[in-house]
Amino acid sequence: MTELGERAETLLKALIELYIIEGQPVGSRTLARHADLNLSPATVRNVMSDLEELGLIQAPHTSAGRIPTQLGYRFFVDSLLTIKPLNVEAVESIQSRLSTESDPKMILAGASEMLSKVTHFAGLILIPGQENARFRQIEFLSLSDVRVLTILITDDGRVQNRVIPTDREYSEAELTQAANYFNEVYNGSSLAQVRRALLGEMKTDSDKMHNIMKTAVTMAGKFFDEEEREKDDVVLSGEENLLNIPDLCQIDTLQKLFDAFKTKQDLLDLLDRSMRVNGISIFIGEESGYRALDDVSVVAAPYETDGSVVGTVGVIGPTRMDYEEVIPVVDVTARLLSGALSGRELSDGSRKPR
Amino acid sequence: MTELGERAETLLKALIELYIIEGQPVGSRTLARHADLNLSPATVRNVMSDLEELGLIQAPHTSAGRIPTQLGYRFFVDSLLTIKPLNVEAVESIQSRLSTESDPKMILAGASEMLSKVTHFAGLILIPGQENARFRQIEFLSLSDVRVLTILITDDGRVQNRVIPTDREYSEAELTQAANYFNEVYNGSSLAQVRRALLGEMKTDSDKMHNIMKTAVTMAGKFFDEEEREKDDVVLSGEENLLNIPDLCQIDTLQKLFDAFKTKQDLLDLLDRSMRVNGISIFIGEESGYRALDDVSVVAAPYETDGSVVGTVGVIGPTRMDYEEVIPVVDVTARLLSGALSGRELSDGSRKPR
DNA sequence: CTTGGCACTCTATTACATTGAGTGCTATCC
DNA sequence: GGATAGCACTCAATGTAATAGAGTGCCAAG
Repeated sequence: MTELGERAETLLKALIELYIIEGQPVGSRTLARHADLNLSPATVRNVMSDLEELGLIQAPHTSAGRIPTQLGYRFFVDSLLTIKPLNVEAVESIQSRLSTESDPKMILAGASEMLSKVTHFAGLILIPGQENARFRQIEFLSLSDVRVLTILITDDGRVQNRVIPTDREYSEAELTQAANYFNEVYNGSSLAQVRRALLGEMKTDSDKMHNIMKTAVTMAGKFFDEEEREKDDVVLSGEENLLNIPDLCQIDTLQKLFDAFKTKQDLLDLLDRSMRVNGISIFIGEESGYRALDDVSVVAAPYETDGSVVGTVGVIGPTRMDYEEVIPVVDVTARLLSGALSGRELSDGSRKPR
Repeated sequence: MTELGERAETLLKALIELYIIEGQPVGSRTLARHADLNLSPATVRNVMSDLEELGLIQAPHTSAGRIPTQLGYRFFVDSLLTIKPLNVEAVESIQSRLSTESDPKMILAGASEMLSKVTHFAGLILIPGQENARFRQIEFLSLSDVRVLTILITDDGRVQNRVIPTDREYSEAELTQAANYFNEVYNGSSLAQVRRALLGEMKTDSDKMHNIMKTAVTMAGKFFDEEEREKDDVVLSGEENLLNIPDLCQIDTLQKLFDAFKTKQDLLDLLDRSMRVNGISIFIGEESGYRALDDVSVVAAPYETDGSVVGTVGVIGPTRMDYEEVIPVVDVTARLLSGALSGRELSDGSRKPR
């Protein structure tokens, strides 16, 4: 990118900050008065003209002020941000919320909720996939003739259950034995390992297997059948906050957005991408590549348990959001969450956005 | 209420049906042409004037047609409805959706989803409370030093789990014994019975109790602690459909509504009320008494398992909804749901992925 | 390079006239 | 006496024109 020059950068920064606050196109006079450069509106106009040529700002119509383009926001978050000092109260309320919960699922949901509460946008979180969790216990319970309730418990305290239709009736004893067998063999393995092992078992000629083994493999095989990240791995909160954002007042924009909130697939993809990136991800408007998210921005930060990244928390709000405030909030929430999950304290280095 | 006279009723009915279709105030000329009474607009005007005096219709302003009032809708659904024949396709798709699911929770969610899909409004369901379910099994698993994962399984195939913070560390053996004790004592009792028994136990002087018993009671006591109908007992679907209803285009109306969708408390109360009533409940606009629902109507029908009412399914949509179509859809869905939950037919064993 | 001046553009607002749908009232008809 | 045609009236919606104001682009002077 062409070098901008310090003055132009200062003005661009001031313009974006003003626009974020007011939501109105910023004119040369306002900008001149607000930036501390002691320039006349005419000079400012010249600079603005340059900035427009570079595609960083644009005018809605001839005789209006300028508003940032997507590119302008991008340049802003990449190079111009001055991260605001954190609101201590907000941090404390997040911290206290995360530390009072004991159920891990609740902690995760709490992080998303607190983000929505603090930013007044929507909070979202990609919860840790099961693959890395360790197998702890499985249980098969006969419900009626041909349905078996399967319960899987992992050592992170999550419980997953599913009703599995079977081709024949199984006795209680059979199921108990099968579960015992399974629990013994796979105790302590990661779910990924269990799945791999199961796939192997199922290819083996089943005649050679012990009956109990066969039952166990059949049941669990159906349970582990399809497993990938799914819908439930993304938890949203505070979606209703987005309804009174003036920038998102168009019904069809909201409709698209809420449709995406229902499916969650796009969100899942996006958060998954951001998990693989080091540090905070920011997707501005159409950058994310999903139609439904064209008119919003997403700020997301990965969080860890025991030193490895397992998921992402973030905020989804209007493109005209206060990045200087939202980014540190998301950042610190991710850290607090990591702390709450690992049971450790918050370290206090600061992280740079990508 | 004053007797209306057949002609007035016919006209009111025609007016409401027209208004439901068009969404525009209905004038005397239109109404005269549409109703098969062969009356002149002037005559119709006289009748409309009467109807207005009775509070059944109103004019948005002097020179506009008339629209039904809340009272008008009420009279309409009480006395004037001609239920439309059911859309066979819709019924079949509902039926097939309900019968392919095997997990009871999925069946319930499916009913709500199908209602939203068929009516293009939001579907909602009050799922059966736990109180009547029978206790099947409880399990205590130690997570870390002072947290115990408690899993409760009822014989309707539902699994509930909660992480319980404890005051001291419990060994695996202790917890297993406690669970065994509990399972033996309460096997087959209803959850209501279990709760009552627990309350009694906790009042007993704990010194006299066996250690194992004490552990069991402590754990389970915390689990059963707060239990009433909660948030999760109401399942919503298709909320996003309400975003493109022209009648609900006001942002603050939607905001109120989605706030209520988040809390769910009002919905829960409403559905609970409708459960205690025989037959279909219809709440038109402000009738429900909840501010958030002032601008919408709710149509709900109770459903049963094994002959007794356990919950309610319904639809929430604009007050100007096609009651003649929605009512039978809700009705038949409730019936199909009752059927799917009780008279469990043999499913064809095909398992729907994901 | 900066700045003041100036003509120009475009939106938003206001005022005013016009149109058309629909009403209420009354006199008339069967 | 109920139904109807006729008519004056009301009111939202639409269109037109004028005006004010914010802001721009450009040029010439500092």
